[in-house]
Amino acid sequence: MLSIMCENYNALQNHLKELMRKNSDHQLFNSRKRKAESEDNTNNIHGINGNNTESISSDEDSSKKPRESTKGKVSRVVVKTEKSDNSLLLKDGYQWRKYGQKVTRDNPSPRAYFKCSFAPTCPVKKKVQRSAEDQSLLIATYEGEHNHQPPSQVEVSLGFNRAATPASVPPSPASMVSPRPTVTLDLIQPGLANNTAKNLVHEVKEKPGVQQFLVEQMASSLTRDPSFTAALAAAISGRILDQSQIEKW
DNA sequence: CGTGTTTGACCAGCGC
DNA sequence: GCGCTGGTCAAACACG
Repeated sequence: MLSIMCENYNALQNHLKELMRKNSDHQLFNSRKRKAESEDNTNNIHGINGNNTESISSDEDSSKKPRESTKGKVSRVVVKTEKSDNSLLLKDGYQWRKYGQKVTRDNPSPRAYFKCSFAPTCPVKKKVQRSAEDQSLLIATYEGEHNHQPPSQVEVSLGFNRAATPASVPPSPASMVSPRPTVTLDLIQPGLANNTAKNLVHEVKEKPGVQQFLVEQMASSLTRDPSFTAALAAAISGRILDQSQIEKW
């Protein structure tokens, strides 16, 4: 799994570099702030390969915008869906209540507004809109952080842990056929160079001790990321419903 | 009847 | 000040 993750990381980083280079010229024409914001959305869409994948990215630009910095952490999740699926519903492990829908200027697809309804005091909101470039891509923007456990984690803590931990389950051919989305991780992080990832792959293959250490390090860093835990919750909630696959595991 | 969704109206921020 | 735009509200509606 680590090897696959590192390979995917390399591919995504190269793709992102290429697209960022292309978009840097295009963004010179976007003088208006809202226009630039929409471009941020399209930038995050890129770098998605394969079917039924999600990409999670933390919105670092939000720290530069005073209005958004007061709202807390902002993150985006891109989900590839079936083209026949026209709904804006996104299963991410949390319970959402839709409170509005709007057609925005730069995208003919409507944008849906959701509030977290699992906890009455939870301030988290999310916006879901289809990509203007690829209608099969759903872009979810999360604002704020949950002040409660994800529903799926609550279920686990209550003893609903019959299924194995998704992170320890290798992708099976059956999961490729399943309509449930397969979650992949966008591991683009500053400071992690391209060749560093390659070295990691080599060391992991050669040294079991390094493998154990690396697994612990990655698990530690990933579980500290709320975006990752949200995606993991979505993966769990999606997989545990498919009892037939659980039996196969 | 309770809960969630839809959708037109309203409000605030921003650029000109 | 005006118009445009995104975000939110709330009444009407649908559904189990």
